[in-house]
Amino acid sequence: MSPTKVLTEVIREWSEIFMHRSGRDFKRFMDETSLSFSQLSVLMRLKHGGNSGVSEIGDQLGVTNAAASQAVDRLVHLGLIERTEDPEDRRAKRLALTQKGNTLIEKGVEARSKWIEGLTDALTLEQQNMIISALTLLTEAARKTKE
Amino acid sequence: MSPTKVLTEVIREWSEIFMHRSGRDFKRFMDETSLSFSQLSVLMRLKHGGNSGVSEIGDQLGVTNAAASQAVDRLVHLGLIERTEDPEDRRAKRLALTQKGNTLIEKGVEARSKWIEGLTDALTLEQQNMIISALTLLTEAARKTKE
DNA sequence: GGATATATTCAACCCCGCTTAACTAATCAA
DNA sequence: TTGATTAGTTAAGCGGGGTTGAATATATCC
Repeated sequence: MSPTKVLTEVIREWSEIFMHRSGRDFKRFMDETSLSFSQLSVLMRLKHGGNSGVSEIGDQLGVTNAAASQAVDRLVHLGLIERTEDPEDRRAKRLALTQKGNTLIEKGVEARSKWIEGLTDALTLEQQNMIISALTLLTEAARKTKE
Repeated sequence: MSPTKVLTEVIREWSEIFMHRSGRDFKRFMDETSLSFSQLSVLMRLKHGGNSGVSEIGDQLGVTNAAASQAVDRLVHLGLIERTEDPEDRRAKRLALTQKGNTLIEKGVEARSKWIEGLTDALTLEQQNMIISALTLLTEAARKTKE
C-alpha cells in the first residue's frame, strides 16, 4: 500500500474518533452553557475570525440577516458580546466578544482538548516529541491555507 | 518549557483549528442533508457504538425516551435506520443503520477529513510518515480509553 | 394468575430559532 | 437634493424538537 494511502486511512480513523468525542463534548458544552449551536458558532467566529458586522455573521451561518440580528441580540443580553456602532459607517455595527464571552469560549476549547491531553500521559518522551512535531506541522499547514 | 507543557499547547492549538474547520463542515453537512444535530448524533451513535435500543439513544442524547422515540421515527421514515423487534425481549426495538444511512455517515466522515488530507499534500514523505506514526499512536490510545 | 416493572409510543402542549415583510437610518450617486 | 442601495432591527407566524403524562404491550416476580 502506498504511504499516501496509509496516511489517508490514518487521518480518516483519527478524524472519526476525534469528531465522535468532540461532538459529545460539544453537546455537553451546549447543555451546560444553555447556548445553541448557532450562538456558539457566532462566538467562535468572533473569537477566531476577528470582529465583524451582523451581515457577515449571517452569511457565515447561512441564515438571513434577521436571524443573525436576533442571535446577536440574545448574546448581547447574555453579556457575551458587545455591539457598538461602527464610527466609519454608522449603519453598521461592530461586534466583539466581551471578557465573559472570551473566557467562556476558552473554557470550551480547553474542555474539548482535555481528553486528548489525557491520551498522551502514558506515552514516552520520544513519542510525545513526535506528536508535537506532527501536530505542529499540521497546524502550520492549516494556517497557511487561509480559511 | 517542559515538553509536556509544549505538548499541551500544541494540542490546544491543533484542537482549536480542527474544531473550527470541522464545525463549519459539520454545519454544512447538516444543511446539505437537512438533518439536525440530534439526528446526526443518533446515526453516528449507531455507526460507531453498534446497534442499540431507543432508551439508550435517549440516554446518550440526554433527552427523554419520548423524544428519542420521535427522533428515531423521523429517521426511520427517511429510510436511514431500521427499527425491528428485538427477538430476545419483545418490548424492545433494535435499531440499525440502513445501507442508505451508512453511506450517508461515511460521506460525512469523508467530507470532514478531506481538508486535512489536503494539508498533507505538500509534505515530504518523511514528514508524512511522522504524521502517520503520531496519529496512529493517538488513535490507539483513544481506543484504549473505552468511551 | 395477578401485581409490578420495563420498553416504547401517542397526544397535547411549549419554546426556540428561522423566515418573510415592513420599517428606520445612513450612505451613495446622479 | 432626491432616489436607490445598504445595514440592521422589529413583528408575526411557522415548524422542529423538546417535555410531561397516559396508553400499550411485554417481562418478571411472588
